[in-house]
Amino acid sequence: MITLKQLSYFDALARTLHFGRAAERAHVSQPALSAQIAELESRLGRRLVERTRGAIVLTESGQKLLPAFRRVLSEVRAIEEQVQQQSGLLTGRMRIGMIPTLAPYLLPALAPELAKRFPALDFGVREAITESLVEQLRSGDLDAVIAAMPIREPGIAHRMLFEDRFVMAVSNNDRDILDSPLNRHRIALDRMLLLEEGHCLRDQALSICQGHRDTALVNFGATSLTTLLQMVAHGMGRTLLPEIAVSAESPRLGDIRFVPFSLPAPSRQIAVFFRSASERIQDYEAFAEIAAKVGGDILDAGRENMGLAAHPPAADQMM
Amino acid sequence: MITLKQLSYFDALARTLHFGRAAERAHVSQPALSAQIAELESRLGRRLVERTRGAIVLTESGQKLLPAFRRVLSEVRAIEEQVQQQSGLLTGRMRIGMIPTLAPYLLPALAPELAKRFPALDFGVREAITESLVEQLRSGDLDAVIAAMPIREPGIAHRMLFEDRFVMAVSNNDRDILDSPLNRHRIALDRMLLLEEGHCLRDQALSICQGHRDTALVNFGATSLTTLLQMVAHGMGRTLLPEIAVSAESPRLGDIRFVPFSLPAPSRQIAVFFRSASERIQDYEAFAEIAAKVGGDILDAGRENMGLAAHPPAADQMM
DNA sequence: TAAAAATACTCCATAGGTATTTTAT
DNA sequence: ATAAAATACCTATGGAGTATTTTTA
Repeated sequence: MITLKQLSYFDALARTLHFGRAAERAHVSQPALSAQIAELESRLGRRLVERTRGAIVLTESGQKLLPAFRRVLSEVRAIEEQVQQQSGLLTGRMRIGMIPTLAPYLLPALAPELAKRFPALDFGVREAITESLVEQLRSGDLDAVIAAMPIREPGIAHRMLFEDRFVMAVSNNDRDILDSPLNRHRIALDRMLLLEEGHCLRDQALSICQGHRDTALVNFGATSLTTLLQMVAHGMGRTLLPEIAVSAESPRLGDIRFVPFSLPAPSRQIAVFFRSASERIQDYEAFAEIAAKVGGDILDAGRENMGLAAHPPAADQMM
Repeated sequence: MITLKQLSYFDALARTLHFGRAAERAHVSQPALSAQIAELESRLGRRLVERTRGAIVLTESGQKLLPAFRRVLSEVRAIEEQVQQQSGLLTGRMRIGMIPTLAPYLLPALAPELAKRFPALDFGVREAITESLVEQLRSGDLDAVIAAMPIREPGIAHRMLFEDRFVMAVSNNDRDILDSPLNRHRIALDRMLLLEEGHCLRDQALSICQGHRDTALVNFGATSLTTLLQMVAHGMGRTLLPEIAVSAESPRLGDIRFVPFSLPAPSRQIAVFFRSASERIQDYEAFAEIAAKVGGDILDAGRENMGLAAHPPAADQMM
């Protein structure tokens, strides 16, 4: 029997008309997608795509079958949604903490998704720096915290959500930065704009960059990434920006380029943290699943726009 | 993502309301089906069946989701059918030979299926004993032969189709035969009714049975299984009957019981044979796939009626 | 000659099997 | 007590990964 995986890979292929990009979209390697398409073709006994060097083209059969495939896929998705909505899980109150360099980018997509899939959940979000969040988590003022790994505290467990790579944000007038991907090593601290103290992102940036602290514009410690980028746009320096922020921030400003790193790029690992003694671990698992999906989708969408490299299926390197 | 396999297993479970019988229907073992159902429930985050000792019962969710599941499954089946119908494979003329102890039971289901799935195929069927079929296959008068394994001829290849077990057909007055499953060994040749010489089934029956040839009713060598069963019904003896014939023959006669063997039961291996040098091997593969499915379905349906043991996923013993 | 898909290969996760235990009536 | 489902355990296949080759505009 044909499989839903084959159908969804073919759907991706039909959208992109390109094996490599379809594989990206499906979060698998190109040979894996090729193999599944080949298997599907063999099961059906017909070619579905004409392989050409330039733009791939669907065969007549492929075009004819595509709507039926999509109908099946969307029905299955509808089933899964329907079920998760009526899910009795995740009821009651949940207080969520998030770091400021994440909240403005994740929350707009996460909140509606939570509301849709857990209508019985009464959730509130508080934004603060990691140190404060951890304290509130321990004291019980917060139930879950979304922040960057690692947080090493006894009694605090976590669930990994997604990897958020950094890109370099530079002014168009900044002649020192090349257009080709940056090497992750030997990034100069010179003219680097940083957030104010307490933000984990500031520390991450410092540990990635090399040079004397006083060459960085440390005194301009900004309070938000938006501010930081305004400064970059006005030629005051450069900054390291988490990829999840790119899509949301880029429309607001004109004179900035985002330069990616060659892989493996420096990144922060975003996770959800909770008290390991809690009785609601199940709930946090469900919550984490959705947060991971929402975050991944934002990153994917951002890369689609910016033409950056794809999200790796599973990478574990830290910074 | 949920899988079509999970949906089809659940469909089987909903039909039978019994894990063991659902597994039979799906041609897998009971633990395998249990695992897939459990996986489906876990993916959806809800129980779908209430496990009780007696008749299993679908949960509310299970009942609500079942129609959606079936809709997906039937759409997928429709896709596969649609594709196979327009398949360009299997055109032209194909002359098929079949042994007489198989043709009357397989052909009524096979012919319409072939016509449906390969409308461009012009096929004809000839019925004869194995020896004659092989000769015609070698000479080119036939393209494919469906018969019992083994046929050891240079230049003749085969594709296994299905295993056809034997059952013992006895008159209700026959006091020597128990109602419990027969042991496959030490079947007496006494009072055994046989086909006339040349039929491979006669030789298979003889090799299964033990005793002096002259104690068998060898002189009454019948020309068809139908005749043989009429003789059984009239108390003239017993006979070994291939399972594929049971469903078709049993309605015609009253006073007969079919007694199965304990597993592994004696059986004949039905295969399709063709010239290995042929350029149409691909066609024979496609043909074999359909013939195997049709044969398996007949056996399954027969067992459902008779309450016999299930078709094993893959067994290779001979006789 | 370069980009893109196919191939080669290795490895691990999954699904399936058999044998057995647990459970519920 | 007994039928039925779950569990344990093992094996094998398939699907995914990386590295490489082949193909074709």
